[in-house]
Amino acid sequence: MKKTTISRPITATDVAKLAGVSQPVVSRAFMPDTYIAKKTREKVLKVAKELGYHPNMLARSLRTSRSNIIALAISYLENPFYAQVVKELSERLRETDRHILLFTAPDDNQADPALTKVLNYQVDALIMSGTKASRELALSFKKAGVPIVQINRKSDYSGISTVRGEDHDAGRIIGEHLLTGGHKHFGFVSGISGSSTSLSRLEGYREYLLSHGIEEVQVVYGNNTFEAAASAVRELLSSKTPPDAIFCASDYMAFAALEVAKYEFDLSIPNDLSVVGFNDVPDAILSAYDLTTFSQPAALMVEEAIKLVDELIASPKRRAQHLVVSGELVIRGSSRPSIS
Amino acid sequence: MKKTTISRPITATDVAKLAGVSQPVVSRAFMPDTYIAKKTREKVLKVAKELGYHPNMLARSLRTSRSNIIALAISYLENPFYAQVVKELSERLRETDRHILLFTAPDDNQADPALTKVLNYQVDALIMSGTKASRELALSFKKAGVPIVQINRKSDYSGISTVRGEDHDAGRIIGEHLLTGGHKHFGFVSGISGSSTSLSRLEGYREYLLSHGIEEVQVVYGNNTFEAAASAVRELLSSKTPPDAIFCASDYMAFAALEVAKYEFDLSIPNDLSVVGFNDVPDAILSAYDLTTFSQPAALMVEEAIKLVDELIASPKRRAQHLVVSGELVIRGSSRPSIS
DNA sequence: TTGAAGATTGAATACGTATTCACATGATTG
DNA sequence: CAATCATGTGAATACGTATTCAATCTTCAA
Repeated sequence: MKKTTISRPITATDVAKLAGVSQPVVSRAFMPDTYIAKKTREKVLKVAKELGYHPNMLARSLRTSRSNIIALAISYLENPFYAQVVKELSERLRETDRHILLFTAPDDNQADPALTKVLNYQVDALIMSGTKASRELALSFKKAGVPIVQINRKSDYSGISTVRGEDHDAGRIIGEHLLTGGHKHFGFVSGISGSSTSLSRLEGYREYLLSHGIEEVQVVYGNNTFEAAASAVRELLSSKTPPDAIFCASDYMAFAALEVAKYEFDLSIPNDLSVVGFNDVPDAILSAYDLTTFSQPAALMVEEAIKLVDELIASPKRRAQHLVVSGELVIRGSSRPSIS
Repeated sequence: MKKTTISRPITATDVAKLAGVSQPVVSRAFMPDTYIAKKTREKVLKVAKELGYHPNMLARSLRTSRSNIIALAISYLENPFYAQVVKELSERLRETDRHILLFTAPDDNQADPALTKVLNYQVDALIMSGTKASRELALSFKKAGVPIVQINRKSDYSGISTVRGEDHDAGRIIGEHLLTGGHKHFGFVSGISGSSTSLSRLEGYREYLLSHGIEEVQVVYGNNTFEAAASAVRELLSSKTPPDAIFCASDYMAFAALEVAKYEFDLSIPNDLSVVGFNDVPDAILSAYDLTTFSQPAALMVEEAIKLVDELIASPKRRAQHLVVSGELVIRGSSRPSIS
């Protein structure tokens, strides 16, 4: 039987000894742009490879106070949009050899209290998506000089940069699409109460409709979960004057709306009811849904967020920036076409 | 205009000075089960709170060679089953104040080459789901004494523990369900070629059918992506003798199958074609899919995986274990009921 | 041939913590 | 009351690296 011997990890000193140099030289062999003879570096790297040595990141981080770790706080992972954000972020960061320390948050307002401790990991930045920083968190990060970037959420505090879709405009555009489709009664399925994206979208939607004589928009809360959205839509459709047009703040909730409308209320889509979503997740194109939705490219938002993070890491004194990534309305079969 | 002063982080020595004790005492105040007077601990913690001090995890990890970080390598994040695995894992680990260092892998066989470097982060363990460890990875982790646990994948190498569903049995059960439903021609949509779960499921399926006189199962590869699965199903349904029963190795691919069958081939489900999936993801119950599927509880698998990880961290010499989490066939409307 | 500048290296040190060890204090026992 | 013991504390040190800084070695122009 083979014994599993757990060997002490190889250190730079081990490599140095075998290569006949000093430990600092080994260190330099692994750092770019540093004084070391080409010959020496090759020799060191060769020995390092033989021994299976890789620099201990913890020690390196302790010394440089830079960890190459980005904290990511995310919620609604069951929502494909956020799953995509995680995936894109991970892949993009890998290109620069950085990694994600993951924190899941229950919802928008409940950013994991454990996040306060994240600074102890010397993370280079914090990216949040689907959730927002608390005042306390914002302050402690500002104090530590570690940037926070929120994706798809507005910021309540100064010093936090954001990358968002054009929520307000999108709400307006969707209002226009639905109004010109000849609808009379309008509903809105919001995410969790207080979600900044939902609020902006509702604002644009409402303003447009109001300026065209529609005073009432029935608002319910789907909390970005399937179950809650389904029950919110049930409520909408059971009201005295049920809407014939529903705008849902996310595709995920729109799927729930379609499910309830079609199979519980026996409504014909889009004849009896138009449903519009938000995000244009991959599933939205499926024939089962065929969902009209406002596209919001996760990949692009992630890319911008990383650029922002890099700038802020490079010059921490720069003030917070707010980027808006534009999208477009993708009209499919779940909404009545405009009457032209 | 307020200046943003980036203050040097508070260290244990700062706290010690202000509390009138030595640095080690501060350290002890934050460690349980250690010699320190109750009175002293309280005083130190009070001062620490005032200063906003939290122990530097990197320094701690360097000293203790334990990081409280678990590496997670995952693929197919767009598949809700794996998204759920991530979420559950994150939440469970938080209970013991541990966090996830995230690595995304393209697919089963392409475990991120960057994973080799993960040992440099002194992670306490590596959990893999939807992807497998390469030989090299397995060896280096064994050498370092860091456990690897694979969720939903068989292991090719010794020393790697696994938590899996009862894939072989499930394949058999699904074969039985479809055969007693009166089907004649059988198809199978596999994940990526070489996926151990797909192979086991196919084996059980095939064995059962063979023992009941069915010799041919048409196998195609959906690679666990929606697009590839759709095109694989197109291939199946265009063959000379198209199957009237298709077993897909994941719900996600089964959704693609339904989409193609219903909207491209105009098939009536389940009259013309039965489709069975695997996992019982939340969406499977939706009326649009109403998918018959083998349930595989992600939460339970994650729980077992964490137990395994904890055992292996506690006694690293213990040999690899292999757990099987049982599931059950959930019969819904996408498959013909058995003829009794 | 001689400096002087530049290239390359190693010794020493700091990052912030946990832990060993020796010591001091008071409590407990005979 | 002396001897033991458990408890509590601080000085010193190690974890593995990156970075001064001074020292050595090359190179090349004058």
